[in-house]
Amino acid sequence: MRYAAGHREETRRRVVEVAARRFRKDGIEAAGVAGLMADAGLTHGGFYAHFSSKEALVRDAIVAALATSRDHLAAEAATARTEGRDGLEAVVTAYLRPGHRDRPEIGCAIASLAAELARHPDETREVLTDQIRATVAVIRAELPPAFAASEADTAAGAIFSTMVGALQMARAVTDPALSDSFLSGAKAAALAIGRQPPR
Amino acid sequence: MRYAAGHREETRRRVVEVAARRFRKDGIEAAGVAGLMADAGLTHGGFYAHFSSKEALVRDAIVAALATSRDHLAAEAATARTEGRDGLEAVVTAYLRPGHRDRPEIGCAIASLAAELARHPDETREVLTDQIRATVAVIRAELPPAFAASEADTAAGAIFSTMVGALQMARAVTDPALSDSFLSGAKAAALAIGRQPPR
DNA sequence: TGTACATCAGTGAACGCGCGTTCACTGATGTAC
DNA sequence: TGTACATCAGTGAACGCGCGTTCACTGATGTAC
Repeated sequence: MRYAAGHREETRRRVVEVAARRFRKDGIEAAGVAGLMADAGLTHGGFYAHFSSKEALVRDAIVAALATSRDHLAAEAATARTEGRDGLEAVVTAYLRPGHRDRPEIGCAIASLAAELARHPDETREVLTDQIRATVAVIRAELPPAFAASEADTAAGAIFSTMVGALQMARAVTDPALSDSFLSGAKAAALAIGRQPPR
Repeated sequence: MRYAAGHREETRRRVVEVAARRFRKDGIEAAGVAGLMADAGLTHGGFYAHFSSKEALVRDAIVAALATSRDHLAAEAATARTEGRDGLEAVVTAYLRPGHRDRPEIGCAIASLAAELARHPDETREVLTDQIRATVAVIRAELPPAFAASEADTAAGAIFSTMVGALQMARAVTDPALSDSFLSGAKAAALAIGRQPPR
């Protein structure tokens, strides 16, 4: 069958989309190529016409997943600012909301996959490094001007660390009250870090 | 061959020890039963004489790994206190030191495995929940008395979240300077959180 | 206008391999007679 | 003291299964003549 122009690109895009969800939901190792292709409505044989390896798909999926959730975060901040609310508080609240904890498949890929990706090849970790920098930059943009440039990077990194760690803890734990307390505790801590530079 | 009394228990202990290392180093899914047994100097067939399933070993390995690293943290704090130094600072410094980042196989299993364990059965997550509570309690014990009881739990949880997130980020990233800045940024932030309760 | 052929996204069988788990067996030692 | 047997930690072949990857093939459409 011959296909409409852009069909191939659309298929590839769909596979990346499926992978970005499944990797976050089940982990990269647990999401097999055949299953991903089936989810995209295809058979597994065609995979290598689109990607040179599963690892190449992993890199594309990281970029796709993180671009989306970072844009979401930036949009939350922008909306808050136009409404006269604090941009940082909007980011932190959005990241640490129970809905994010409960839906990893559409959430932050760094929280779901950082530990697993730390064991992947350098080429993949470099892609992840860029994404982490870009995500930290979104937080940094919401810090008050009292922060000097270098302080702002470090503080934004610490805020992001706090949010990532808390989200994982909130997901790992079986006690709902404990889970909630990780989210609310991290929210207060993240805002305190962002309020002003250390004396 | 007949074996000395306690031989069986010693073998089991060795397998748990090997698993605690390999799970932290390679991830649980990537560490197979046959490989673990080979590392322990055995063949894979005997595994089920010691454990009812790989998942049962996972639970034992979580407990073993976290008991060790928690004791290490508590000992650092105790030493610091007897020397007139701040216990919290000792804990945070020990956790966020580059040596911990660089040797996940003997480090905190929560940082290495929390995201993966969040996808495991409830029985395993309950074991992990207990371990997380116990680890947070070590941090909480080093907070100043200005913290009320409930505040102390939440603050200790936030400090732990910050450290876990930062350690993972420091491990994931390929740029050494960025990696170091996650560690030092989280250290400053964790100490700030622990300095006094929010107003 | 009609036929032959090129294109190419997608198909599905097959590759070697490692997974978790089961099970009949081994063989050195301790115990019973 | 010597022989027969029970014990049991550990062995290794085998189970069905899914993994990532390769490859000869399909078949609907567009193009060339």
